[in-house]
Amino acid sequence: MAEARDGTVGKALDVLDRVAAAGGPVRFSDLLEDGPYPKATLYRLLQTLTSQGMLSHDAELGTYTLGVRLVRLAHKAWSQASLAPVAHEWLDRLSRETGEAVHLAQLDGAQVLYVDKVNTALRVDMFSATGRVGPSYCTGLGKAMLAFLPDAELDQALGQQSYHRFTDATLTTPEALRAELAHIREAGVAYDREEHEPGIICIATPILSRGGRILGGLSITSTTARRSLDDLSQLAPLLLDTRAKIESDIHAWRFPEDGPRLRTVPT
Amino acid sequence: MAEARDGTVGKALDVLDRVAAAGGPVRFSDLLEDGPYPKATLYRLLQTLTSQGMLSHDAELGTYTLGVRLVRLAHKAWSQASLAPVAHEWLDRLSRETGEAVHLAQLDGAQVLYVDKVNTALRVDMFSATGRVGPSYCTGLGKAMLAFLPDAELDQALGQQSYHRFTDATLTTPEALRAELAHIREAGVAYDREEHEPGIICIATPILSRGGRILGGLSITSTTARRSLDDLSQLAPLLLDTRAKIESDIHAWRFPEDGPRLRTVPT
DNA sequence: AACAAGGTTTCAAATAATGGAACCGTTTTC
DNA sequence: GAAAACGGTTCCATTATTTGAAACCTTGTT
Repeated sequence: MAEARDGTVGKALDVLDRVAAAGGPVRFSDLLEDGPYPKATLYRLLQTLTSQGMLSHDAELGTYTLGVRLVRLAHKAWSQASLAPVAHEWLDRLSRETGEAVHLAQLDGAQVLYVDKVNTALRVDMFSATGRVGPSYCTGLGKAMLAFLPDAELDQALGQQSYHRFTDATLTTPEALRAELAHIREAGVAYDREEHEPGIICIATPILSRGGRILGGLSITSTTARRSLDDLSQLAPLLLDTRAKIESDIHAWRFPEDGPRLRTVPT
Repeated sequence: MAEARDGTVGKALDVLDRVAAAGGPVRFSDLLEDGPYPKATLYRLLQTLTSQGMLSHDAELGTYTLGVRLVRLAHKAWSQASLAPVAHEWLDRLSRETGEAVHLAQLDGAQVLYVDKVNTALRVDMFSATGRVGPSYCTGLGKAMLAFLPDAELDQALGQQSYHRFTDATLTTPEALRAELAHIREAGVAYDREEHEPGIICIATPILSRGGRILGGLSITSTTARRSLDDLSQLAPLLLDTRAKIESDIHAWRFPEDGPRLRTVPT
């Protein structure tokens, strides 16, 4: 767990992360043991966060959990993000055309953060997928995004991977990964060859801004039971076409007719 | 917009809310105008929030938007909440049994916060519903929850309603609302008689803890085109049954076999 | 009855936040 | 083309908040 560096606010957010990391209701003493904060400090941070609705405190059990204000904020974050809401319709379409699950992700530090998932066949279980994080060195989406990261950021990201060997196909060294990323940069698409989970394969591509900045990634996921890698590669044109559509929409959205920005009036 | 009272952390979170309230990318100067913070202070708050990933700053456009860290945190918040994940399967079932949309909500201050939505027929568009807030004085869920609030909290909540007349059926005074709440307390279920939106009706019930504390609310929504209010009231037993199932699961979940709490080990 | 554990409060010292003003790079105006 | 306005960033002495050791409750335990 990274130490906070941004004064009181950083510490408060760090505590928030620690509550999130606990995976369930935590007691004061749990946080006290695991964290670097003295009793009184932690106590006040928790009080502040609770009074702000970022945490909720169960007085009966004496436990803290993440608060509802986060859900409200995240809803706004998602619906106001430039990528996810704009891309949603296109994901839907791509999923219908291919009959496969389609994922949209963004880089969150060195990790992959899934921001949308569409799957025609199965029941959509969106919140459980949206917000989930995964490793970037061994997923199609992760590699696709890493491949287009500026050198400095790539170096940093590569240094933060665990390189855990999930399967026999997992790339477990920065060197192997760098070589793979070079291929991806040329090809424009990345593959997950069962590197994260046996039987799960995917084809992915990054989504870039006009300026070449990496905004996110788009992938089509399948299983070895349904498709081969070659099969998947046939979907590349569809994938890249969808990517182009999304990039074009994003640009239109970000520079709406070059007019002055509308300000919403509080009601 | 409420002023912050919790020191620096409160101010930072207030700024976060202001960015959320803007409804899209905001520039520094927009926030400066609308908010009570002096230039330098606002600048540092934004820097801190950005460096913490709670905001993201688009250097090209000079705008701020809500950051991805929020989405990550909210995912955790939702999946660790005591109500939503536990209730989800039951909502699913209730929706299948009735063929109608089923909502799960919690009170967030004086507002209704939707935390889950299930709809068999239409495509599930979950993130767009989850996290959304609505008024409590003119929705079935809102009234169901208000009706079981302790006096002190109810007084506060009633004072914070807008009492805007959305439709002819909207209750527009605290007095009318109090009378309605008394009925609801007796009946155990609340109805939305097109009070918020013409053509939209619903039947709702609160979800309570063992101790009588209000945890959330559950509703079945329909349209006047499909069902009458009498029709809806036929569904009360199913609704109350589902409520009982959820309450029972919650209790089991919150006191897992009375054993010591498991601590997750960071990997 | 004494003890321990888990929380809460106090208070002087240490630290971080504050915000007016100056600064700097662009863009607009005259 | 000079000057002023704008939008954002940095400085720094002052001020207010945060800090955390220790004392103190409250509740459950030996």
